[in-house]
Amino acid sequence: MSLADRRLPSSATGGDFETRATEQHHESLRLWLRMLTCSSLIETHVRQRLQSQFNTTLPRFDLMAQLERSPDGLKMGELSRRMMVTGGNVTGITDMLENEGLVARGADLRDRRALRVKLTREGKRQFARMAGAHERWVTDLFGGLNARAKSQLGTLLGQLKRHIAQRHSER
Amino acid sequence: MSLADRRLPSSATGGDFETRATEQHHESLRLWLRMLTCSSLIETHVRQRLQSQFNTTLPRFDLMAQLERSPDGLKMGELSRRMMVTGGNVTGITDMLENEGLVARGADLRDRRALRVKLTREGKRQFARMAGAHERWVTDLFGGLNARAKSQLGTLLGQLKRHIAQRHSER
DNA sequence: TGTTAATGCTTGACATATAAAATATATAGT
DNA sequence: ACTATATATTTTATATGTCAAGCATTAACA
Repeated sequence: MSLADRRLPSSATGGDFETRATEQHHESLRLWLRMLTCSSLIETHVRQRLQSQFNTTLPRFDLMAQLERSPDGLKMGELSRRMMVTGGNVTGITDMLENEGLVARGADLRDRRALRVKLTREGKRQFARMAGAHERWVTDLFGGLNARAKSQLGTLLGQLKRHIAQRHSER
Repeated sequence: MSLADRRLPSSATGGDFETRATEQHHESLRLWLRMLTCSSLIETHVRQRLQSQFNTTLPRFDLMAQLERSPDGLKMGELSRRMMVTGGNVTGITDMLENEGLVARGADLRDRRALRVKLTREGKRQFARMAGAHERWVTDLFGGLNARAKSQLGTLLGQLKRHIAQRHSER
């Protein structure tokens, strides 16, 4: 969360990154703030429910979600890349999940520097329970868009993502 | 940052009826992940530049941006609401900016419980330098979308935002 | 082979986040 | 006025996040 340029005039309602802007000049900025608001709202919503209903957090859920798709486990670095966070962070989250018995670190046979992290049986059980609820929450939050709108939004975000990824990697 | 459910079958590209039903079912999830990726990329990009070029951070920039628009200052609670973070967090960021002489806490004349935080002269100077650069970064990142695409995206995100805000506030 | 560089992970210092408890002040209802 | 409750902020404990430094291992290559 967190962000951005508030040089745009604000609506007095508060709780919003965005505002009615007047100048054409600021269009990209306005778009960005609007997207950030949406992301933040969804993230907060999901995090609160993970906490209240499953007593867990978004990063833990995220890490487990990555592992769930990889029966052979993932290396720490892979987790880091997929979760888009730094390695040191993954170490900490993995430590906790390991203490709780939800994941396990194992040796990588090919590379003795590396570790493979896997979901334990208990971890799989717990994740399965959470995943269904999570999907319902998200589906509900996107319920304000009809099929066509969702499709359009997907296309536009895809376009944006490609451009940003390229732009970002350039430096 | 952080993320979510990657249970989407890679085989979802298939085209029969049931697969399409599943796709439909997962569409919101996919949309969410794509949006989150975009937000994360932009956020990372901006944060790195704030760090390397201005030796500051996104939350500090964000707080200053809020104040810049409010010459009379803002109460801590207002900052908290606008930045969409908890009060304790605002206390910490304000402490640092205050130590650096960029903002100042003052009494609120009407309510002795409250404080009004303002940008100092030096804070204003520093923010002005950053704001221009920030806008160029964002404009550049959104450069992959033409005017029509940007307008569409803005509309769709606006629709989404309204629905989510309502949904979210319901509980 | 032996040196050098690259890679994978952990650690440590610190900034940013939440939630919940503590403190101080305001406001409403009686 | 008196009490109860609500509001504004800080404090505390804990979880996430970054970056940079360090150790171990692997890969490249003279």
